[in-house]
Amino acid sequence: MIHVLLADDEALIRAGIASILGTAGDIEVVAEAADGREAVDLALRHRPAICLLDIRMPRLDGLKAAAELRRVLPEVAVVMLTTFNEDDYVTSALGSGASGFLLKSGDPRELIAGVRAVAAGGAYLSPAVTRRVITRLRERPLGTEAAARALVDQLGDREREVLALVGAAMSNAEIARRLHLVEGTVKGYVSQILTRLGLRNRVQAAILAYEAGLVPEAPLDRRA
Amino acid sequence: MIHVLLADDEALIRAGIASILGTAGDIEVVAEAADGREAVDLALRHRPAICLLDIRMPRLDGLKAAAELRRVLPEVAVVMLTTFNEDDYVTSALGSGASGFLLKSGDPRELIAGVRAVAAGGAYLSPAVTRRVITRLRERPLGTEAAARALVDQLGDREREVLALVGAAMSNAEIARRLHLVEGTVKGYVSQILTRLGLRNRVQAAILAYEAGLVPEAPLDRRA
DNA sequence: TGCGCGACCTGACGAAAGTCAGGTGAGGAC
DNA sequence: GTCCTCACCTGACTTTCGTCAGGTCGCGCA
Repeated sequence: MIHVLLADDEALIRAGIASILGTAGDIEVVAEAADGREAVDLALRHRPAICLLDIRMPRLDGLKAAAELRRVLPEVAVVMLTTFNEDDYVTSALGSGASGFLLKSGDPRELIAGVRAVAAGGAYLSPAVTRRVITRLRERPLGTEAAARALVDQLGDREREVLALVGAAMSNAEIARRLHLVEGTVKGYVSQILTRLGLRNRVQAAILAYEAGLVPEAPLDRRA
Repeated sequence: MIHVLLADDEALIRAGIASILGTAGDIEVVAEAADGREAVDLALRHRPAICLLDIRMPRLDGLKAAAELRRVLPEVAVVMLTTFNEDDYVTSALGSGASGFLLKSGDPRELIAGVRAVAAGGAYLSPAVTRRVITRLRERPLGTEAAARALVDQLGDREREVLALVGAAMSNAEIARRLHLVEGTVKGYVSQILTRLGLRNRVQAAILAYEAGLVPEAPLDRRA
């Protein structure tokens, strides 16, 4: 039996969802909460396998509640349940550690499929959400990072370190300061990186670092 | 009733999958193929709603068959069905126009959920696949592009054009040649772009262009 | 008509980046 | 030992960038 906690500020919606989940046979709603804070409290008490959280809720919204749950109960899987198919929500939700993202506009069977998939340790996105994700993946294939890493692995430790800072859009002087080197040294490394990887200038190097996931801090940060 | 075409080179696996799909009640396997070429031929004859394709098949593999199907029968949805959870396959499959990616190691109910989701016009990824996708999304959130575009929209046409080429890792001289300008002019634009967007150097500009999806050609191309 | 404004273009000059030719020291092969 | 290699570091020199101050043209508007 999959134990589920259900959080939504509207009692009617909670009832509807609970009823749908009840028809599955292997899913049981063990607690219902009307806001995020209550959801966290009840989760601590009941230890469900899955928490279904609405995003828009009073006191503590679903995203914050998800983050809190991940912190205090890492073994609980969180599934966001919302009306809106917004990019920002999807990303924030997954960033908060959610394992699923379901739309209320979806098919009831989707709800059950999602709960089961997540209970089995997987992750589930609503088809409509998945479709956007697929679009994104075509732009930036999964293999990209692996390919970039393969290139980066040809470098020595110091070179990789320099490359990461180049990717953070730092100047040679800044990199030198950070690494306690002289500017000339950094230039030498950059030059070596370029020839070793067959790149033409530091812009390519930066993009590569970026793709390899090497960049330590926000490269578009406008500060000094 | 959802009509499905099933393609796999092993008859036993086809039988197993057909049997699982049969238990759903609303799904019917209308044709079975032992290779990609046969799958395309049978799809043309039977016009199923969904084609379930194994990736490893003789004559025409699943990926190529998917691309072919998309070409000759755009209204048919393709779902890849495979043993391997490989980055390359996932990306190629989605690139070939597949609407789903299921693992044979998955739960049988997942198979049914996937077929239904795709038949409903959605897209479905196996939970294990979805999990990798989520990891990727955290690195590069869906909102990133929108934010980058918002910045880029502050620019004039010419500036945006220059920015795109900066993102392609071109030098000012190269950009000038491409745009039939003098190098000094390009420098002026770059400088203006930097101040207008509050960036510090062309590396940041390049990353921004990259994130905004502005980059017209592969920036890591090592040619001239 | 003349004025201001914005988008587009340019050149000179100082400041970075990139190249090249080294110079150290640690470790492995013989 | 000595020779070789490789990772690490450096400074002089050339090329490329980025800034700044300015020029042209077209357009709205008083």
